[in-house]
Amino acid sequence: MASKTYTIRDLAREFDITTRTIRFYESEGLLAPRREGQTRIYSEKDRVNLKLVLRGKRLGLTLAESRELIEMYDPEHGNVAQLQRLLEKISERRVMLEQQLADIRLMQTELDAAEERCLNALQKARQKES
Amino acid sequence: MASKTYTIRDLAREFDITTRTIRFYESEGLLAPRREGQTRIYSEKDRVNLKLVLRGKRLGLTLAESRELIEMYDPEHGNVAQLQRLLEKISERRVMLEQQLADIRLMQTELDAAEERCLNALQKARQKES
DNA sequence: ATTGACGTTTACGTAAACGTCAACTTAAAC
DNA sequence: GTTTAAGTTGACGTTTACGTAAACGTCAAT
Repeated sequence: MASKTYTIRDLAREFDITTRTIRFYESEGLLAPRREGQTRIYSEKDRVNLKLVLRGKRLGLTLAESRELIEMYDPEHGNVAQLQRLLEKISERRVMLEQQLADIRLMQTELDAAEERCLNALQKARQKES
Repeated sequence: MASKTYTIRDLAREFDITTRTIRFYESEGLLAPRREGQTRIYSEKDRVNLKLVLRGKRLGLTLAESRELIEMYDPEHGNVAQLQRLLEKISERRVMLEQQLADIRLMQTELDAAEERCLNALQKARQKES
C-alpha cells in the first residue's frame, strides 16, 4: 500500500516548527521515523503524532504528557493493570479539559469586560484630544 | 473601608502553591502587596491577580502573558495608541481561546476513542486470563 | 568541480519557572 | 528568656524545551 511519507522539512514547513524541534521530539520518544541510510523518513502516523504533540502544547501539556497520550493510542501492549491505569489517565485528562473549558469561559468574560473598559477609556482620551 | 487582607501563607494555602512561588510572582511584577515592616500584606486585588495568573497557567500562558492580561484591567494609564494596542491584544487572546476550544473538543473526541480501544483491550485480556 | 540546499550528529547555551538551601529578623508561645 | 514558627533576602540548582554552532555527508544544478 506504500502510504505517504514526509521529509523532515515537509513536516517543519507544514507545522511551522524547526527541524531541530522535530529531531528533539524524536529523541524524547514522541516520533519514530524510519531511516533510509541516515535520513529520516516520516510516515503518516508520525505526522499524526506530531499534530497531537502540537495540539497538546497549545493546551499547555508537557512533552511527557503528550507522550502518554500517544501511548494511549495502541493499548495492545498492556496487561490488565496497565490498561486500568490507562483508563484512569484518560479520565484524569477529561477532568483537566473540563477545567480548561471553564477557565476559557471565565477568561472570555473577562476579555469582554476588559474590552469595554478599554473602549470607554478610548472615548475619554479622544474627548481630551479634541 | 479596610478591605480584607491576606498573609503570604493564606494565599499559598488557598491556591496550593508555595510561598516561594508567590514571592517570585511579585518579583516578576504580577503582584504588588504592601509592606508592614518587612512583611507582605496582600489585598483582595492581589488575590484576584494571583487567581488570574494561575488560571492563565492552566491555559498554558507564560507569566509575561498573564501580566499583560492583568495590565488590561485598568486601561486608564493609556494614550490612544496604547489603548488600541490593548484592543488588539484582547482580540488576539480571543483567537487563541477559540483555538484552544477547538483543541479541547478534538482531544475529548480522541479520549473517547482511546477509552473504547482500551475497554476492548481489557475484554480480550480478561478472556485470556480465564 | 564547486556552490547551495538539505540532511546528519554532538555539544554546549539559554529562557522560564520555580525549588532549595543558607543566613538572618521578628513575633508569638511556653 | 529562649525556643519555635513564620517571615525575609540572596544565591545557586534544576527541569523543560528547545536554539545555536561546529563539522560533516549527499545530491542536484551551474
